[in-house]
Amino acid sequence: MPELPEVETIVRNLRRGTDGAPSLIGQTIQCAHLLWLRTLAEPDLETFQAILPGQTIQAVGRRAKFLTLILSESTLVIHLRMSGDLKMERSETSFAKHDRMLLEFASGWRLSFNDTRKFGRVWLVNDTQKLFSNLGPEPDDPALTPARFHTMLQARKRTLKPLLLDQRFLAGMGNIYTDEALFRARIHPLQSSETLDLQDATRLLDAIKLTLAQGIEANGASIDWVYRGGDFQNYFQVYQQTNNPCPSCGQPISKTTVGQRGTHFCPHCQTLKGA
DNA sequence: CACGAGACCTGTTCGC
DNA sequence: TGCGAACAGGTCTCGT
Repeated sequence: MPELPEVETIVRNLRRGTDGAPSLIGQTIQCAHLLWLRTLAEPDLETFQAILPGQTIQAVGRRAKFLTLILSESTLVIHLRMSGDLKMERSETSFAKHDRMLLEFASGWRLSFNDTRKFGRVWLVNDTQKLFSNLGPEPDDPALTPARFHTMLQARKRTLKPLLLDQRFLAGMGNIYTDEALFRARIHPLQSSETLDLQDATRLLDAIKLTLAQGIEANGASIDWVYRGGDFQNYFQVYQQTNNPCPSCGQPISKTTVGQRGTHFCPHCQTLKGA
């Protein structure tokens, strides 16, 4: 569920500490619990539980939708996938229904990884290189200029929406922010990537950056029964707005399936170019 | 290489 | 009311 802005929000909250909870940084791990085996991708459970105790969290970061906890001697990488969430709680709190992995700290606090759908994964590695080697650029990478983005789009001949969701092409976009960014750029989700000219590519890159920045500013989106405190859902222009009037032209928003993902767009404002 | 289908999971909402 | 189907913010793997 979480996309770049939601992950970034979680990272910032863990770094800063929130309503009574201390920062994750500086916490020393006493032990780790694993309640669902498959949540741990690497290494095996015994190694995982043997290596963690005594290590201190030095930094909390993000790459694409991965969270990174830099420890004294290794790095703990977490991907929340569709339903994962991370929070600090007191150690005496009982485990919650969908807790999958927990780190107990010497301070009397604990980090819980709760993940209803069990898609989330955790890796404990010495080097994140391998894990991150196939990721595309961060949307706010200064090296990602409009010209460079245009070249990347030209180099593929792929339907735009699935391409933007492909983390090897661009890191961090998910279903919500892709629909919102395509609408903002007035580009049809089925448009083929190589048909975009430099002007289209520039508009799209701007739209992506703006949409993500707005998402972060709003602390992410909270929808369905998964609430994370953000309110970007109040700013959706097309996502989950099926049949509602387009904020720009008033025509009803359409919903279709593209690349097996629900896709929202305005058929009047986002026309298929050259078709 | 591009694309679609199927897996992995649980919970909620929709349609009859 | 009840029950199955469809769907949900992600990604991987396989087959064409």
